[in-house]
Amino acid sequence: MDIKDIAKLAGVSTKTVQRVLNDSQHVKKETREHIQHIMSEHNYYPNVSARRLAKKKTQTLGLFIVQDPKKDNIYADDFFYSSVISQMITSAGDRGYKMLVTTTSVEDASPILKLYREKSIDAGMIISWSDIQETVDKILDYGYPVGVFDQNNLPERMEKVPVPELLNKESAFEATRHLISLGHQLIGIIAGEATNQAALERLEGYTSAMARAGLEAGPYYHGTFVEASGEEAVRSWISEETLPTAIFCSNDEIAVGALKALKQHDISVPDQVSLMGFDNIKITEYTTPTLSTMHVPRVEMADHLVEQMISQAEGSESVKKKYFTASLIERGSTAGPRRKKDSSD
Amino acid sequence: MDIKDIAKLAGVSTKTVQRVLNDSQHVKKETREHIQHIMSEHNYYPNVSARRLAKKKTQTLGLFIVQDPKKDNIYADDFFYSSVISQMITSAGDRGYKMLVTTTSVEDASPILKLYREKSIDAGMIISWSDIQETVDKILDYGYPVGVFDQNNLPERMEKVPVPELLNKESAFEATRHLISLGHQLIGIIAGEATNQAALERLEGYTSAMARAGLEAGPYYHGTFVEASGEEAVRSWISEETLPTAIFCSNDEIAVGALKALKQHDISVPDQVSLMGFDNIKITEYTTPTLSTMHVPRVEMADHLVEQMISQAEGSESVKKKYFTASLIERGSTAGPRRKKDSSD
DNA sequence: AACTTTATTGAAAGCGATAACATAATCGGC
DNA sequence: GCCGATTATGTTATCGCTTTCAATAAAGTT
Repeated sequence: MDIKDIAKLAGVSTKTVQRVLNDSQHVKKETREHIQHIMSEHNYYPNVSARRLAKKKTQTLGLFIVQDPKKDNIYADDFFYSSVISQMITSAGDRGYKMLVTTTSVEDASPILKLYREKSIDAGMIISWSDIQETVDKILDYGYPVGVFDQNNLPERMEKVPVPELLNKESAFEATRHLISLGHQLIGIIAGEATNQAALERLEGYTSAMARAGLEAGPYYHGTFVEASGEEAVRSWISEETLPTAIFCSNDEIAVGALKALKQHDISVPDQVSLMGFDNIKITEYTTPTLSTMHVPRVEMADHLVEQMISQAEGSESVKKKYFTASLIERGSTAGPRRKKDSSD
Repeated sequence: MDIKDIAKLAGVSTKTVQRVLNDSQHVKKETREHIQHIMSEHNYYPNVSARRLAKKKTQTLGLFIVQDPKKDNIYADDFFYSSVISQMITSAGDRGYKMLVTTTSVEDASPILKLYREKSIDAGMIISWSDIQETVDKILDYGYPVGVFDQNNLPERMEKVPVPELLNKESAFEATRHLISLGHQLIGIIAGEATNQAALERLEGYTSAMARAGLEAGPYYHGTFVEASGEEAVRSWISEETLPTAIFCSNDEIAVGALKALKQHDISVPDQVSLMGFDNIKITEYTTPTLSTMHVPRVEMADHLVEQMISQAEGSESVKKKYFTASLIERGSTAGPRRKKDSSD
């Protein structure tokens, strides 16, 4: 049952049938209705492959989830990106686009390029924990549209690559300001990797908030965005006896690690130490105490990226930059300094 | 740059080029290499849409994530299914299949059927929290291959629909046995919805383990697979003074709820009450104490389903049933009864 | 009523692969 | 050195939709 059959049955040309399919003008109302009737009666659906071939458009976006060699699973147990991914799929669907999802490794960009070249997708988006500048460059060299959802910024050729941007500095400022407003004076920070732009910006935000409040910067720990860093930071501060009364953790995983280490040393959160996270991943609601954090509007960011990619797929050249800000979520891990005195110090 | 251009450049017919593309026999080594050389030099990739049209196969699977009307997000923050989904994508990719992922509502099956009818996919899989018998039936009526990943069993026409099955009864037996072996005698169960086959089977497993050990069944709470049920169960038992020394929670979410309620009443886990979950979702590692649970091999189950669907897509009619068993994971929420006596009773 | 417009419809040539069928070249075996 | 059996290669129709260009019908103008 193809378009010709329908045309024959309706006593019109295929062109006319095609006109009603594409909901276009220039078809008499009666003709349209007649054809529509026949189509639904015979349960006709146009063949997508044929249409794609003729139109040279796929109405499909590619989503490339880059496997981090250091993690064994992909986004499976990642609390941040899973909601991003699900939103992207929904956003694309809402706009009439299909989403082809693939998992790939960082080293080999060829499976990604293949999808573009064999015309399986009109545009693609990369979600990654690692540096993918090289892959992005290759895609751009071929002239295909690509966007990135990543918290590590891509410094080069950004003007062509949509990347929803979080105002890390402003958001970290706000997080720190919250701790300050609770009355803390000695506030430390556990920062993420120095190669990561977001980590640096969050550090800046902290620094400027402290400066603005006339406070001296507290102890600083240079770690990475993982639990272990939080644990290490706390342990080293305890052994050096420089543990502050409040800690701004550059992301929630670090905060979870810090919380673990504090518990092990029987230091109460938030009574003795307040903990502030960043990202608002799901587990922050399950720890004891629950973690105060900065909510990153990742759903909105994902939606915006999809929108950008579709408009590029449809020919637009411009990239509309949009900036997002994280919002404060107060939970159980932050309070004023030294509410109780259970132990020494 | 299409197959004709390559053929012309290589001085052969398109058929010959097509032969080397499809890696087929009957091509002289020199010819093959010559053609391959030209292809890579000109960066040629066969157009997938054209191939699909001609072959009438898409080499693509559909993944339908059915939105639960009761939950606001899709699989985003679902700890169980996110790893299933990611594994499915990877498994399909490993077998040379693409994965088209869509989110849909339960009420309207038409977007799913559309994908089949317009020939966007060869086979599909449904992930759902709700009952989807109707949708599955419709798909089967049209004769398309469909598989399901769901913990609610589908009683009808199962012989045609691959569904990786967990041996719930056996696994629940094992969970209960674990509590018994720790020395507990008074063991309660918080069960999931009675309409859910998995919930019933887990209940059976519990019952038979108790019987086998010569123990009387403990208090029973009929709830649903959500945190709130765990909380309610514990509260009602406390007020009735029937709180057992160990509780088998039919899934981890219930266990998390139970843990919350116990904490609120200052009842120590596992010192006063042991808690056993089921599923092994990620948060079980983040609660205090961490939750003992039964690990459901969902990654293996997902892989098996994908394998089944691909073989159906390629013409196989038979459904190979495979059964999976959950395995015990001991964490911090289970211990022998009454190790300490902190409070009364 | 003759003449523009404008709205509807159609014929046929692609789009870029696949595949059935036919044909030419090569290779042993005796 | 001839013949059947393989092995290589080519011709061409087809998959089902889109699209350019042209043609016809209906409606509006003065």
